[in-house]
Amino acid sequence: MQSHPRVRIAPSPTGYFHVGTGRTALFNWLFARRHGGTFVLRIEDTDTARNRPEHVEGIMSSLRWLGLGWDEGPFLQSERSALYERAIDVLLEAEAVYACDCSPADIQDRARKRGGPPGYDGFCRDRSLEATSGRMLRFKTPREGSIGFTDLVRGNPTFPLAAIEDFGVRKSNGEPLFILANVVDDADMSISHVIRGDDHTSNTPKYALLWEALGYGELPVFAHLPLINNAQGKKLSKRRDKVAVEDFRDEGYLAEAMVNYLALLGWSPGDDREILPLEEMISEFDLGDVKSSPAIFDERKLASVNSQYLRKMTPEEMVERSELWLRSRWEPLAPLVQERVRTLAEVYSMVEFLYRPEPVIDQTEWAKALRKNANFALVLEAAAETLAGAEWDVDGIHSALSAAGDKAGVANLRDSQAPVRLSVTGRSVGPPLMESLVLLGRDKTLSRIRAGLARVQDAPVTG
RNA sequence: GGCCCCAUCGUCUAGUGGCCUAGGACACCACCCUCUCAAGGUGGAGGCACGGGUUCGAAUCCCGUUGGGGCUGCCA
Repeated sequence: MQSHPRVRIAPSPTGYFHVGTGRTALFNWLFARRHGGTFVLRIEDTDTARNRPEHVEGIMSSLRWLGLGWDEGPFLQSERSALYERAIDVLLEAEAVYACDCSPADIQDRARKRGGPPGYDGFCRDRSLEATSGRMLRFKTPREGSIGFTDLVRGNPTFPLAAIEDFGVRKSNGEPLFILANVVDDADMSISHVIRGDDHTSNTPKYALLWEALGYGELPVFAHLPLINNAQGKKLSKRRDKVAVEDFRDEGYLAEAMVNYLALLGWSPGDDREILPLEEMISEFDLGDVKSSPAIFDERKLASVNSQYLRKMTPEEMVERSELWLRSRWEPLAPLVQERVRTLAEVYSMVEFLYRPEPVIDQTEWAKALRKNANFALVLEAAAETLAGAEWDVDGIHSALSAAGDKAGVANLRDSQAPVRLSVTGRSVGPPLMESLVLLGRDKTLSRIRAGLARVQDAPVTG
């Protein structure tokens, strides 16, 4: 191993920071620290249709929260297109790639007709199409032979080339595809060890092919980390599972506990120690000790680790850390709250809904609102629907609520707000609703609205 | 379908041919401590997926089976 390895974390800005990405970042960071290496942050935002610049800030803040500082970057792939274009020229020149004008539908049709496996069949490989805009570029994968690479955790896998189709390297709109930008950047940034999730193992032969075609010389060393799965054994997904590290932060987990727990997923110091100070992790971390079988994310264990960190604090630290957290929860609402209170004691009732798992419903106000508003349930129903698809900011929620009011036949926004406010905060008064909901989050808002709905249906007020 | 990978208590793991009657942690159960609850202590239940080899000896090595996962996108 060279003396000063260079590693990178290369997330794509998708709107949240996946715990799996966090674990990958941690292992990269640990490896770099252990060996006096350099940890590079690179944002893989080549898909302009999908990525948003503001999400880059989210990635950085999660990384900072975890304490995983980077030495270089962030480098944005969206700002490095010249590099990829140059690489494309090299590939074109060497005739390692060719233009293709097949639509996804064409490819699918042909696959179905020949009854074979899905995927690209090399239709344009020998058509010598000109590489004009509007045509994607594919790599001419050798039809026979095999290709392998060094992998510190999985041994040295070898892949038969025949199973690898002619994969795309550039989109028809001229944007580079992930695999191309990934390889070019790793070479440009002199990455020596590619430490990433196991979901990339199958991409690595393509990586190696491109690397070679571009004449980059010796391949980096790889380390494909076992995936982190949910309780069903499937890869953690945003839809089904809680996967965003910012969610754990918001729920009161400590960064150091999170890091400690994540380190234990796929790695262990080789004995029975589980609560490990960062320094010990750094001095003992070894990619060779990383397991190759996937792990299941167990929040109960995380909570247990967290509680151990909590108990170890001095009372002063405990107060300090709790206050920081308590404060961060309602801070964004502060300007709105201060206009509505006469004493500090009143602050509590204004923000309490943010801290409770479920709101405490003010019975009197609830009954009153129900009596006054014949469309109470209709509003809730409509709101649950429109809010589910709303952009989660003040404007988005505002229009969703208006739309809900229209649907429920309620004339003005104020009347359609009451049922929602009562269901979500339990009270009829409080800080402005949109801002409150933004802070509470979509999931909790929706589940509280549904609970409110159930409440109306269970006990309708008669008079 | 094709290619690749994985397989120790429910979960995270220790184990790299004899130290294994398989160790620890979370969760679970019981008891102790105790003004409640935690914490702590003690004990308990619970695992090498299966079948063949190799070997004096296999959780550990090999093969097969089964099960699971990943990839197979003009996403990353």
